Amino acid sequence: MENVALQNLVSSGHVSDPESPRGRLLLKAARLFREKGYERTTVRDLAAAVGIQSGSIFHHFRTKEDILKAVMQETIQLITARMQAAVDIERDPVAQLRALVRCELESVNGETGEAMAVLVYEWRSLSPDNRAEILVMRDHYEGLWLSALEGVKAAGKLETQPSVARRLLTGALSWTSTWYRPDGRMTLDDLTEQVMLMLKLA
Amino acid sequence: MENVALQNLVSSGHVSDPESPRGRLLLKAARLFREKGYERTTVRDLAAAVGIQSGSIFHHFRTKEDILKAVMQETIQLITARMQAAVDIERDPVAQLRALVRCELESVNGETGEAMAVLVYEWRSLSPDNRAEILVMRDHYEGLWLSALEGVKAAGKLETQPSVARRLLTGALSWTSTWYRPDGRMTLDDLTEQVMLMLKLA
DNA sequence: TTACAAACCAAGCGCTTGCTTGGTAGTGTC
DNA sequence: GACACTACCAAGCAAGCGCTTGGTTTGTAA
Repeated sequence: MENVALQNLVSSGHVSDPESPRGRLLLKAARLFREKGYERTTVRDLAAAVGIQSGSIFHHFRTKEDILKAVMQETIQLITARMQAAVDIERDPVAQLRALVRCELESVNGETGEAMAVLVYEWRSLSPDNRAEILVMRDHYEGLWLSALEGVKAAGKLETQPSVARRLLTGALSWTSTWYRPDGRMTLDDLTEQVMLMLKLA
Repeated sequence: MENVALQNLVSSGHVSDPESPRGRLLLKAARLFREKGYERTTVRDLAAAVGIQSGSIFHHFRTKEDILKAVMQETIQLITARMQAAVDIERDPVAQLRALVRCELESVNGETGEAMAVLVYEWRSLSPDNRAEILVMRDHYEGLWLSALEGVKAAGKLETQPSVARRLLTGALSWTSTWYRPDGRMTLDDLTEQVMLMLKLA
């Protein structure tokens, strides 16, 4: 199911094939940007990670910043598609919210985790123009969250303002990447449950 | 009251006088590191911000990284003292928790906000040794949170594990610096209230 | 076999970076 | 009035940075 979503995005050209040189470079870039930060990562690091010369990078991307932008764009495309699919399955607002929490935790801590962290924490390294472009894409994603939260509020199960609740959750969930270990005792389902318990919505 | 805490720390040598060249440099450094990130901030930027030559920086600090470290150390000292004072006033666990939330929100979004953001988001730029040093200082700070949360749990008003709750709150609260505007409609008390509402502890 | 584009190499340019060096002005102390 | 100390300047070095250039290999399809 996840692969189908990915394949659709690949064949529609929104996300590059992870087998292609470009796709492989983006995967390595996400990991390095996450580990060392965008600024501390040099094009020589990137080139070494995929086994080419530093100059050859610029056959695939115009500038180093374009690599960062591409990582962010493709990540947003992927997780928005995932999120949409997750929310479409459920009808009950609380169940929708749980699905979103679970899905975002998976995005943050799963395979796309490195890229997600880059998306969240490296936006300062983008030029204003590029930043604006990414923000537009994020709006759709955030829309999914807001309508779910408004549903929960309408059901009388949320006291916080939906927009504030979303922002508090954004921080709480994305921060998990700094402490949560997927290979530890706590599963992603456990973690999801803890979040819902915090909201007293379990 | 706040100034007394600051003065104590200054006279004990734990925090440098904001009037001194060193102190002024640290203030500007915190702002620049926050705005542009540590890596994107050059020693020439720092020097220009306090009106001296770039080389003169190294009369006050051995390396650029030492500046980052000092910003973090002094910030931790300051907010721990504040936090301790806030928690000492209250007896009821929920009231203690509210005080901590309020205090951390103030640290994140008030005068020390820039330095706090640096503390939270720029630790990757520290060498492993320096990182370890900062982590030790953070443990005491986190201890205050944990005992308060355990108190709330013992009172039957918290279902999440205290350690998990703290981490979720860390993310939620520190993330406010990216979206909350102290000069907007919502006051810090309002924001504190929204957080407590999210936890259904208002 | 030829044609051609995609993928890459080897070399290095121009610039910025953190940091060093040797020296100077101002201030307080005995 | 000699000494010491803090705070700074002016100049620049060595290393590393993003990126360019001209040319070579490799895969594909006519």
